[in-house]
Amino acid sequence: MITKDITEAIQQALKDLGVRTSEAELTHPAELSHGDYSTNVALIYAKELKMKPKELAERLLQGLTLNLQKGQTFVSRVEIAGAGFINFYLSKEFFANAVREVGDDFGKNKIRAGEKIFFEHTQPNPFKEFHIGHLMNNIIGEATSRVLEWNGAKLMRATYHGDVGLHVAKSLWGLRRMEPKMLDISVLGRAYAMGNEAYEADIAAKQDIIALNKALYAKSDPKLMKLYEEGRVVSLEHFELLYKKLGSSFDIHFFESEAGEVGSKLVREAIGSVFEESEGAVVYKGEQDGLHTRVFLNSEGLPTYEAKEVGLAQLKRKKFAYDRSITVTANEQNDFFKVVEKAVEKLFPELKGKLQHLSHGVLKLSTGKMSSRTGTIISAESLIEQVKKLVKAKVEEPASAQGSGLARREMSEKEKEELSEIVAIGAIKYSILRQAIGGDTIFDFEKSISFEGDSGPYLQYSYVRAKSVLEKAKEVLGVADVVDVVDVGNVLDARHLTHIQHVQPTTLERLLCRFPEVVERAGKEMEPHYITTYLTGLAGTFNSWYAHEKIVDASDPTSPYKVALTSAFSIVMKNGLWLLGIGVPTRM
RNA sequence: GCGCCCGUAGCUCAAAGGAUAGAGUACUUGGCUUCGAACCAAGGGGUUGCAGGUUCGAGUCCUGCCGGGCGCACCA
Repeated sequence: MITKDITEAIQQALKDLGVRTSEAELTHPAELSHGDYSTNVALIYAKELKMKPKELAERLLQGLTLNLQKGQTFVSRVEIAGAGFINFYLSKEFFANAVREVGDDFGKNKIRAGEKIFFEHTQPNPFKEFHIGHLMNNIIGEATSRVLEWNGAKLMRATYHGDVGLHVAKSLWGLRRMEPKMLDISVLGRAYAMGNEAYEADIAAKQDIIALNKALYAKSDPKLMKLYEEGRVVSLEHFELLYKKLGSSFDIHFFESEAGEVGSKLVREAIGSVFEESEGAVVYKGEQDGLHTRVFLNSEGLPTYEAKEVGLAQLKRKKFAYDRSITVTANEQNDFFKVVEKAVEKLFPELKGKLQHLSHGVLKLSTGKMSSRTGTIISAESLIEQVKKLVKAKVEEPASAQGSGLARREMSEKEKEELSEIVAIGAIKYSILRQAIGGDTIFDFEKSISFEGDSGPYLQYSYVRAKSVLEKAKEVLGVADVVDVVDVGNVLDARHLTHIQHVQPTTLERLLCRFPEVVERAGKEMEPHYITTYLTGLAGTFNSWYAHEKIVDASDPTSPYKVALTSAFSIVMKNGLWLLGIGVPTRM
């Protein structure tokens, strides 16, 4: 490992100068012109050795150069810069070897090998709309879980559906009023809106709905249960279609109905130990942990979301002996989860330290907060459709309006349709995954969905372009399979060594090598946006390089190497986009 | 009121205590007879909310203030 070699060389050099604790930090400088690796040890240890940082750096440099030569590493140059940083530049040979390593599994690591994770995300409620908040959760959840898997973890993916509760009673109340001939997702949405409105405005209706809710939990009314089952199935089928469209799948589906039953029992049994009765309800006093009190069973004796979460914890631990259980939700539930996790840990002490709440920001419209009350709620499906329409218009632009209409003009209507969906979903996913998950995403229909620059389509386009170049290379260079035949090492061996020495490694190679580290960091911090940021920088580098280099050229002896670089780029881009859950088109 | 989170370019966001705080967008220009122009190149744009402190070094850590978001008993 190159980092190990360099770090050890630094540590040895420090030791030789009499430094006792030789911790050596080796990082990539933010600025690529400052080299491939950098260490700040001269700044850190200057005080201890009573030297100026630059003076220490000079002394270290001498030792370092010797140590590195001994180890036959691929460092071409070591320099002192700035306040006393020591910068390392890797050689052409190093990159040539590294690029050869790029394959389908490039980016995977074993940091979390053996770790079993229960990973829950996407908690939509049957009878209600799958709105853009659920969409955001699903996109973040899917990307994060893929990243964790590439870090070696074994995952059990779960979704959790709120199939009982007041919201369902509201919908059923609405359905009884509407008496629709046929149930579909839009009817359910309207029924909920009707019930919700009545609940707020009409006291008699409110009481009806509360009674319905109770009957629902008790399963006491066969006719009601029939309507309920029908609506539940319609909702769940709709969710499945969306999951398929979004490319996310689950190993297990949990339901609040089952979690509620299990949770009620557990909470009731623990009254007096973990929970206590208060004002007719059963609560957990969070004040003992510096938190606040929450209701687990309401005064009707029904389980609240809290008790359901207790039941869910039980269902999960029975299902899978996990090392860690991660639940992804929006950050408005942060304090809720703090209290519930404490209560769950008291009930099941062996879960202590294993429960983790991963929270993200909310999806906001530029016009204001999404709200079902003001009617500004937007379903995931309608958002996808709206963006898809914009993409389709772009796809159907006449060739003359664009520099490259040819590939797309030849597309059938079906291909255009499929392409529009891949690009639209990619654009939406990108706009959410481009930033740290904790922050809110501002969604502006007019501006936010841009297909240029910092966007999903930019990455997809770069990939398609690279693939197109590779196709050309097959024809012109007479290569059957570019990836197999173009052997970077052989190409380099065939050239004069003096020539190699004059060729500087390009930014493209330097960035390509960093992909595995990026995946590792994204996994450690559970932040997929590191991958997004990296891919965007990489695509920019590739596009710029592309604009300045003729890649496929039979008369150019370095052409195969450039083709190999292009191939490596396309693989990294494909792998990175897969981790984000963004599809790659073949043409666009 | 209490708790948690957040204030970075006009806008949307990056930045592992490090070097000249970076991208995209918008604006102004230039570039398709060429491997795909959903692209590339160039330019201006900043007291990182304010005030102290810690550190060789602070957008990042600590304290106080200002501004915003979320949560705080029978919704999920």
